[in-house]
Amino acid sequence: MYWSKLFIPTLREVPAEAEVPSHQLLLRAGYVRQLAAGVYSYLFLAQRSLLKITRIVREEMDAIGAQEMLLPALNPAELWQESGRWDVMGDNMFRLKDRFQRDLCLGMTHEEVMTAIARGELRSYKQLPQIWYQIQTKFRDEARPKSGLLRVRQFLMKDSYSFDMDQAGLDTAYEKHYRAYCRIFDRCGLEYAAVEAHSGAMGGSQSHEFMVASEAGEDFIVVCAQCGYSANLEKAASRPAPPQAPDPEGDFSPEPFHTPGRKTIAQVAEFTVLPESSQMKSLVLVADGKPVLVLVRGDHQLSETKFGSVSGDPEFRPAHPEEIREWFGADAGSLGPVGVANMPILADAALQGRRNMIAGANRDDYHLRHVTPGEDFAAEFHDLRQAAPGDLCVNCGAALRIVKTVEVGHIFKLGYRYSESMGLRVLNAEGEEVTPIMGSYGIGIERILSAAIELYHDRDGMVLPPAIAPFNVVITPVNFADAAQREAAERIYRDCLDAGLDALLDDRDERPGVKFKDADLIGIPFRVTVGKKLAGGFVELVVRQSRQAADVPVGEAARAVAARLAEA
RNA sequence: CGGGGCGUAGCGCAGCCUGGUAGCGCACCUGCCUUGGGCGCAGGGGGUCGGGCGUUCAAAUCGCCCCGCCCCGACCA
Repeated sequence: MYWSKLFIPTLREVPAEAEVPSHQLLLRAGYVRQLAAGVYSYLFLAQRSLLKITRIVREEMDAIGAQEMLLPALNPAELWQESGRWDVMGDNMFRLKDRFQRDLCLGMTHEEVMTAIARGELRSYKQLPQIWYQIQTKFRDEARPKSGLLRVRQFLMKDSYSFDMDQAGLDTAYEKHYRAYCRIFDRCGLEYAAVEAHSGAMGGSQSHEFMVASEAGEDFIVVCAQCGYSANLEKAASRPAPPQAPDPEGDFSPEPFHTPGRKTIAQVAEFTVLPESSQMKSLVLVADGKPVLVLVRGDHQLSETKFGSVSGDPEFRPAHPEEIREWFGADAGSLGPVGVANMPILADAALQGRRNMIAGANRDDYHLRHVTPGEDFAAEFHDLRQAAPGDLCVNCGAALRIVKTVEVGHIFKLGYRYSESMGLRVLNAEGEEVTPIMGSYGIGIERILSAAIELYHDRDGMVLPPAIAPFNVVITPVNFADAAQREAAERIYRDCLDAGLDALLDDRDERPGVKFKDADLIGIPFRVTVGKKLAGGFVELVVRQSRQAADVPVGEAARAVAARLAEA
């Protein structure tokens, strides 16, 4: 295509509203324009890139036998009421009424619609397994859209759903998706980590998230460089650093001491001249309507996800100050486990075996020293703490890293959540009605593009992986008015097309600097510069990523690009 | 939803405090010039100053209300 005919509105300056690199570059390079908070128009370049991404996704989904469909974005309320999610989704769901005042919503995901299709049509075990997918616009009324295309209210998602007769079948479908996702993200040129994830309130036994490292991300993952262990921070297991000071030896009894005005762990640590790790942190939570006292080491953080799983109520809440006063007779700054009989005590595993620690006395402005778990109070021990920098891998003992990431894909085993509630049944070989088991698998299409930009950019612009760049190569005649340059450029352009390359010819009547800057900005992996070396029969092949340039004969240019592309 | 910030030409901003002809840079159009990294010269077009109400002889500027966008937090199958 000829650049002069295209709409590629590049910006010299960064629009004020853009903060993260991918957002700035998508705007500056003329890929997208914002229409409303979290709603973007995808212009020519973005659309080309997204089409390349969806093509890769389709090929890999088709390769595991998945069948593409296209389901409605507009859904009737009844469907979501059946699964119970009409209420669960709350304000995150876009809702509307039709002219007859019927309730409708815009789909956030398509478990309901897929299950409705399945229950209407699937009758026999002979029809299973099935994997159905679609690439469809999803709508979520995010409380706070942000970071360009990373958190938006309308976006493209590839979502697939598997239906199997039994757990083994689901395991197979899950495994297929896992491998397909790896191929998809590999082909898109992303560096990513597949991490164990929390399967969420929607049930399900196993879940992996596919995460790309980025400062613009919102999720933290824990990775072990040595053995490859990786998990979402909220569920990651780890070995904490040992306490900063050894526990006092000896068989002491708890002993109160006055701590006027010392309410926080840090204040008590300063007051006692003992490290925070010598204290027990007491948290009062209400799960399933009942109070629980939770203990973690003073310098540790509770993992809300882990507590949610252990307590069986992911919707738990912190106790109100009045409740704490009623139950403990003291305020939050002076709580501890000794003498607590009116609620269960859950303690983090890091407290197991500790002796003679500091804890609140359940009396305002008093703490206890010499508190020993198991002797001075009874507690149930669980892994409740959130992994932290400095922790060691539970598998191999190497140091763990915590990395900020963007989630680009998520697979999980749904179980019977939807097939059960929505009445999907088929007959098995024995003629009995059974409920198929389901899996659900998503990929954020725009997030692949955004994550790639976050990962690969420099001061001058995007450096897109060739597979998802809107063009493979841009041909830049330094002076298009020069007949020799024009002819050579057009010849190379045609050679590229003949070689099956997506080529862009910058035929604009612009200064060379402008053309170079724009080519760098929009991130095309290769550039062929037609300029002064043409007199000797040469043009320059420049690699966007490395900026390395090589002189090639005019007649070889297209082939050279194709060869480099094949290596990439 | 809580806290903060911002809305003036397509983009980046000044002007507002202290009311009095709406400005600058880039971009855009015309001509000349130039052609290996956002070139130069000359001329030109483009504005409901986010919206409404009010105060005033007079409002981009002061007051009240509303809307939009961004950032932090809460939230996030």
